[in-house]
Amino acid sequence: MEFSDLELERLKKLQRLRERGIEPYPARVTRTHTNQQAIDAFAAQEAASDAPHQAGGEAVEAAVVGRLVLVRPMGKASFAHIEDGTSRLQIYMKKEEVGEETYEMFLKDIDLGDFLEAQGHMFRTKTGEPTLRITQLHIISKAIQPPPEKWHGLKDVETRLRQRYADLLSNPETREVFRKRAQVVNALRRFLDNLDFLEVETPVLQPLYGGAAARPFITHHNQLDQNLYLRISFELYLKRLLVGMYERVYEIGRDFRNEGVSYKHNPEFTQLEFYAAYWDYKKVMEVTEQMVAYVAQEVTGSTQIEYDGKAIELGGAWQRLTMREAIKKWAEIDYMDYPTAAELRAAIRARGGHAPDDASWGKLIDGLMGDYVEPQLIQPTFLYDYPRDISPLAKRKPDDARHVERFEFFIAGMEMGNAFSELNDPLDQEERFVEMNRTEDVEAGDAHPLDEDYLRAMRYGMPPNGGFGMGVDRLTMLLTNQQTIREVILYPHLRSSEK
RNA sequence: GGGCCGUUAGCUCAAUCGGUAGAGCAGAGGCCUUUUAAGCCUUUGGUUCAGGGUUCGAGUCCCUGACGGCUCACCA
Repeated sequence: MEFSDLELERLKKLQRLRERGIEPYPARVTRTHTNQQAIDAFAAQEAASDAPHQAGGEAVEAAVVGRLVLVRPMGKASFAHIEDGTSRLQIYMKKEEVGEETYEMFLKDIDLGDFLEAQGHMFRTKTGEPTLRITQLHIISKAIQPPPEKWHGLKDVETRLRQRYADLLSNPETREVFRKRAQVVNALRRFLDNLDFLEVETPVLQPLYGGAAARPFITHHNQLDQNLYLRISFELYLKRLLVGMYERVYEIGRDFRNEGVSYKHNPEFTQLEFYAAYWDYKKVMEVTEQMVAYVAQEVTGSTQIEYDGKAIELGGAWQRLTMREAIKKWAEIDYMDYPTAAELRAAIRARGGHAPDDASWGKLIDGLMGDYVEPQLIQPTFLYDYPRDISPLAKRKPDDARHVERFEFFIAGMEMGNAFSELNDPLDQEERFVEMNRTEDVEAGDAHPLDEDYLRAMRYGMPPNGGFGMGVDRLTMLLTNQQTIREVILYPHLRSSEK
């Protein structure tokens, strides 16, 4: 990489520092307080005594570190702000107090973006800002590349995503999003752990893929000379564990789907799945409501959030609609009046809707749901009782051959998760797999391999259970008010810019 | 993958009808001892994404490509 003029200027400064015997990248630093601790300690000291600490020698003494983010030199004295992982802190230095050499170094050889160590005593400026009046200043890391604009930050979306470090260092809002993301994951764990779930890890590299309808990424193990797939879901591995007598298991991890990228799709994304023996989908609905409300409360301090300008209440009982009711309401079609794909397709087209030639009955219904219903579901809503032919892992409704005990839930017009009373009848399951392989278009890559080991596991006996899957990225979008998934993924997928 | 839009200084953005490519911040030099995006004076910095074309003349119009944004499709 070549150096720009601005970088060459900084390299000259680096050279000057070294010529004066100053190491710009020392191995060790002195730090007695984080910036926030220095501010808090000073405030506590002020609160405890009546005497104002106007540069008094007895005020809090601190050695702090951080990146230089703003500078205001004023002749023989200067103000600056340094920022560490906790806060910004103003520092103040007088030439006569830090010494001529240090003061010259600060003015001539230190730049915005450099990391500094500063020592001194706290005081409050006449405008009231807690400030460290320093007597010592050291450079602890020289930045060669200048930081983005100090006021506007880094705006260019492509640069922000390709150089996430630059985004993070210049945009505190970005840092906040990913702090909250960590809190979301922590809160989910806490919630499930409190319900006696066991957290487990299952293979990312799978010899067969399944548990969802998506095309996989394919990779290869060299020594075994075996093709492997990056998992598209955890479902089949987690349910095997119920056969193994764990009653409640969950996993939070990465799924990989070789599909299109959009504001709510990234090729790799974080999924939560849990399975609980002896629960059914109604019980899972209740737990879902509680879990999402709990996470919202923990992360944002409220169950009421604002997303994309809309107020959304995540607490309490959510709206519940069957798929059939919802489609009747918004698409004005009762799909039970059209029991074949051909009839339903004609009805949709008569209404001016979109209905692909090769779509099955269930897929047409799913399409109606996506086109007419999903955008309407701003407040949290359970849609339940899905068509059987698009739900090969869900248990049939006892008195209804065309529907299964499945729900998806939607918030802010976005599908957030999917759950069912899991199918635990091994013979029914085998039929579904075979049927799916017969009806799905092999050419389109929709056909899924038949997982015989999973069927064998089921034959040992699987307890009735309720299962659940949710996109953690999407939940994070919701709780951080981000309108695209790439704003809640640190390194989202982008096309390579290599030439 | 389709459609539409975009890409100008390190960063944030201008540039009328096709007529000398600008500003702020950052940088450099100078002044300034309580500032708050400090201020004041001077000043450097451009293959206008790349490559073709039209034209006396292209940041601007046309074509191709790269990358990005939005959107549609895809995503049981």
